[in-house]
Amino acid sequence: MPKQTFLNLPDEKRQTVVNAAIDEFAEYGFESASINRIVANSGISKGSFYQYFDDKMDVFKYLMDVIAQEKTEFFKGKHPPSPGLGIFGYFRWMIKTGMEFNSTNPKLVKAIARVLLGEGMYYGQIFNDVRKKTMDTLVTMIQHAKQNGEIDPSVDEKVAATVMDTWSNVISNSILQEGMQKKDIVKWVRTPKTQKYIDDMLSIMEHGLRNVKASSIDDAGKEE
Amino acid sequence: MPKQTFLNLPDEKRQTVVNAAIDEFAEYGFESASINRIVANSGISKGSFYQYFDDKMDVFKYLMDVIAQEKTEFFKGKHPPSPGLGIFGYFRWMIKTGMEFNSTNPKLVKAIARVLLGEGMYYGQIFNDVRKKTMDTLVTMIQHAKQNGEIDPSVDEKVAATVMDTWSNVISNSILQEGMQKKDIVKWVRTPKTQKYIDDMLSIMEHGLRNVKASSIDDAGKEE
DNA sequence: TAGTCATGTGACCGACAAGTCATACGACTG
DNA sequence: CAGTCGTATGACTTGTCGGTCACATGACTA
Repeated sequence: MPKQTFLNLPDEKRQTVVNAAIDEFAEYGFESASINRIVANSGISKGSFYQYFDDKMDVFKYLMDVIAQEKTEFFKGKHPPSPGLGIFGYFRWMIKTGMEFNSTNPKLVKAIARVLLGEGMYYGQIFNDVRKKTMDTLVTMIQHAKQNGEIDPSVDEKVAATVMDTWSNVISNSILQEGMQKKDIVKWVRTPKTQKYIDDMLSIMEHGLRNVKASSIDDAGKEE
Repeated sequence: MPKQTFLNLPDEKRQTVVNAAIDEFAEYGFESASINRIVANSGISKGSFYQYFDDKMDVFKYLMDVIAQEKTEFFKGKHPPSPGLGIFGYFRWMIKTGMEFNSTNPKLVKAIARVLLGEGMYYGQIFNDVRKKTMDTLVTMIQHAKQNGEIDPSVDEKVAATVMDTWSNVISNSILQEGMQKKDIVKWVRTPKTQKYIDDMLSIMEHGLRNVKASSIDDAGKEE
C-alpha cells in the first residue's frame, strides 16, 4: 500500500507519478522496470519515491488496485444482457464491455496484463490469487451453464474454465496490441471489423473449428 | 553462434556450461538471466565464457538451435498417423508426440518456452521469425483442411491458426509445469489421466464448449 | 631450447540498480 | 520568536551487471 504521504499529494502530481509508473511497466515489464527511470520521468526525487511507496512491488500493487477499482466503477454503469442469452451471450458481453473499458486506459491495462501473464506466471503466490479468483468465478458460471444444458456436461469444469480464461486473455491482448497503434482506439474497437474478430474468436470457442456439416460422414469410427 | 573454442571443448565440460545456461534461463527468463551466475555455476571463468559466446543472446540462440535439432531428430523416428485421420488427428498426434519429446528434456523446453512466450512477445524481430514460421505452417494445414471439408470454411484462416497455436502452447505449458514436479515425467505424461487431459482440450478446440444436443432448441433466434 | 598459439583466468571497468540518510525548506504552533 | 512536523532532496552506499584485458598455462613446433 502506498503511504499516506502519497495520497496527500495534489492530484496532478500524483497522476504524474502514476503515469510514469504505468509507462515504465508497460515498456519493461516488472522485473526490468527501473525505479530510477520512474522518478526521473515523473520529476520527483528518489527520496520522495520511497516516502510514497515501499518498493517496486508496492507501486505495482497500487496500479492493480487502481485498475480493479476503475473496472468495478465502469461495469457498474453497464447492464448485463438478459439472462436468457445464457453463458455464451454473457461471456461475449463481458469481453466486449471489457474491451470498451480497456480502451479507456489501454496503457495501464497493457502494463498489468504484461506483468500478470508474463513474469507473473513464475512469481508464485503474489499473483496467483488474482488468477484463482477469476478461475473460481468461471467455474461457477460453467456449473450453472451445465445445469441449463448449455455446456457439454462431459467436459471437465476446470478445463472449460481454463479455455474461457485463455480465450479472454488472447482476445484482449491481441486487440489491445493492435488497437494501441490506432489514433482513436475507442472508435477502432467499435469498428465492425474488430467486433467481428471478437465474434469469430468466441464463435470458435463455442462451436469449435470442425466443420460439422461436411465432416459428419467420413468421420465416424475413424478417430482412435 | 558459439565460437569454435566452445565446440572444441570436451563433451563433459561443454555439457556443464549448457546445463548451467539452461538452469539460468529456466529460472530467470532471458532479461534477468545473469552471465555471472552461469559462469559461477558451470565452474568456468568469465573470460572463458566470452571466448565461447558473444553474449547472452548468443548462448540463448545456441540453446534454440540445440532444441530444434533434437526435436527434428526425435520426430524422425516417429511415424505420423495415417493421413485419413485428417487435421485434427494429425494435430493430436503432433501434440502428444511433442509432449513425449518435451519430457526428454523438460527444463530446456521450459526455458525456451518461457523466453519465447514471455519476454519474446516484446522483443520484436528476433523471435518473431520463429512465431511466423509455425503460423505459416498452420495456415497451410488449415487451407488443406478446408478443402477436405474438415474445417468450417467460414472461419478466418489466420484466426484458426492463432487458435491452434494458442492451444498447442497452453497444453504444452500446463503439462510441462505440472509434469516437472513429478518424479518420472515421461511416465506421468503417458498416464491415462494426462492423455485424457490433452484429449479433452483438443476435443474442445475441435467441437467447442457448447452442448450441441441440448441447446439447439432454446437457442434459435435468441442471440443478437 | 625458444617461440608460438589456443585456451584459461579473474581483477578490473563503467553503468546502473535499489535503497538510505543528513540536510533543507516552509507552514503551522505555542 | 523558537520549535517541530510533514515533505522534498540527491549524494551516497552497496551490490550486480555485462564486458574487457593483461597475463598465465601448457601443448605442440621449428
